[in-house]
Amino acid sequence: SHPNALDALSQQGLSEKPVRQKREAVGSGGSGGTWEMVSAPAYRRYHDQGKKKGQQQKLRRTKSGRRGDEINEEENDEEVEEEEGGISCNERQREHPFIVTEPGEVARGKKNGIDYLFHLYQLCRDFLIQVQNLAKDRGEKCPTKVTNQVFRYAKKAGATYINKPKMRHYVHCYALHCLDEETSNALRREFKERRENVGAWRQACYKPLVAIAARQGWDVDAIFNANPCLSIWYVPTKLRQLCHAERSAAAVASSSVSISGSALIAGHHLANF
Amino acid sequence: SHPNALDALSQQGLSEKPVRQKREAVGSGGSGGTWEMVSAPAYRRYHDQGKKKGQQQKLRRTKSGRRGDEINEEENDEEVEEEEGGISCNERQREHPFIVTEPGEVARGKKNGIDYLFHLYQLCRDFLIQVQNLAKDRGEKCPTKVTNQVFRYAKKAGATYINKPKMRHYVHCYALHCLDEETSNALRREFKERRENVGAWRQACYKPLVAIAARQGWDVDAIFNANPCLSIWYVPTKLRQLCHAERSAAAVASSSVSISGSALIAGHHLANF
DNA sequence: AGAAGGACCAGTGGTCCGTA
DNA sequence: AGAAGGACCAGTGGTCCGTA
Repeated sequence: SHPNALDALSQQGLSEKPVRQKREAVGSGGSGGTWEMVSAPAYRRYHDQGKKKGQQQKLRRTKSGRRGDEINEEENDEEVEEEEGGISCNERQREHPFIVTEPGEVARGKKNGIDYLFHLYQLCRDFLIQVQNLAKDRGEKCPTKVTNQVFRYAKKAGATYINKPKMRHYVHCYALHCLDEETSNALRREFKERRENVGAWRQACYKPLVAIAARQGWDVDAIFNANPCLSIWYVPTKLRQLCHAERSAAAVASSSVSISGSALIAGHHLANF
Repeated sequence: SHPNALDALSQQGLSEKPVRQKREAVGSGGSGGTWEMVSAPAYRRYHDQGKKKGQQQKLRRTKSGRRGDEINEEENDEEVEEEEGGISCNERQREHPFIVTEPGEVARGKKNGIDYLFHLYQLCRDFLIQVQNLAKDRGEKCPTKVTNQVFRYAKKAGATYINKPKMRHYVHCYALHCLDEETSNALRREFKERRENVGAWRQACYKPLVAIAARQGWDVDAIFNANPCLSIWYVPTKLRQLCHAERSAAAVASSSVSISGSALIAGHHLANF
């Protein structure tokens, strides 16, 4: 009941393998390092099985490639669009929507699970590291966070399923996973059982995070920075705001306690968040 | 021969006092904490001598004030433009140009000295700290560097003599001052004696910095970050490039040494920078 | 209805170049 | 000529909203 934590790389049309990832056994449930060769839908695969074809990294690139100094510069070798299976696809399909899965569970049907979501954050970290190494080699300034540059790099490297709005949208869910995996797992199980949608689960992830922040002096930035997987992500605005609001409420409450002697208000604030 | 290190706050038209600075005895030569009440040209002073007038911080503001949430929000009290001395001035005068002064020396005539220049970096640090405190209070994201926001804040606080192009222009000079004051002082004396202009002195500041970087593994970013006064400034592009170029040259040279056994090439590179 | 992501936008880092 | 700084510009962080 707890196999390798897998999900479909749901790119329907084509599913490139994330390339040149230094695997690390971080994150979701089971044994690390298996996402690349995952149950990819059999439609079509990027054909570098040979593993050494030229650069081992023949990558797809968006034709728009504006500022293409990132990957390798041979802008010419367009090895795109040979029919092979059925469904030809230049028209990029969207990723399958996420559903709330419990740890280790593979999403059925045209869905993606939460382990896969969290895996994407690991991929971004790997891409960031590559961008950092490039920058260091070239003596350029070196990003410490997942910036636009990193997203651009990821896209050029073929990871078209990574994009900024998505990653930013779920950062705090990943944060909970990094900071308190127990709680994160419990929440997933609970919301799966209740058959809640992803949006509801996502919303619910804020509360335990605020509680963690409360315990650690309300400094979300410090909390993020202290965790190597999290430190590369910007603290989401909404999480920051929630922590601020709750801290203020707590301050008011505790001062009214110390003035009036009544603990009721404080209790109210803490309970009703 | 080594009095308090002073310079004219050279705003000809009006010279506001930098306000609410937590003085710290950092930086240039003599006793800290004297810049505010400095030999300000007697033309006109901002009249809050009373020290407690309302907020103790009635500040001039550029009329353009676009996004005015920074200082205090009473956008209305325009206490500008009453004639008093002679030279009325809405037309902002430029700052007097810098000349190369030795440590502790006050610039004569319509000039500013290098101690004053370095003092401006301290002021920026103070403004940054204020902006940071504001951000923390409000639960907003907190800048770690002197950003546009800080320059805007400084301007609104009346420090019209602080501006981004100027501060960025001389960052590496300040860096040398912070990292090796001995060398910095010696360079100033040398260039003063040679009657070089500021531009020449500024150029000359790069070389000893690159030498410092060489000694410390070429990581300029780490060097900046390790110094509390420097860590708030972006590493100047040109300094980064010089370090990179020199590191590459050194690498080539040393490898050619280890291959050919000749130390001449290495000697050449190091000497000719 | 719920969700993925292209694309927009205000404000950034960086510095050029018209100005004094 | 040498220098100060207004103002511009490419690319950023942030996220909305037209799309599927």
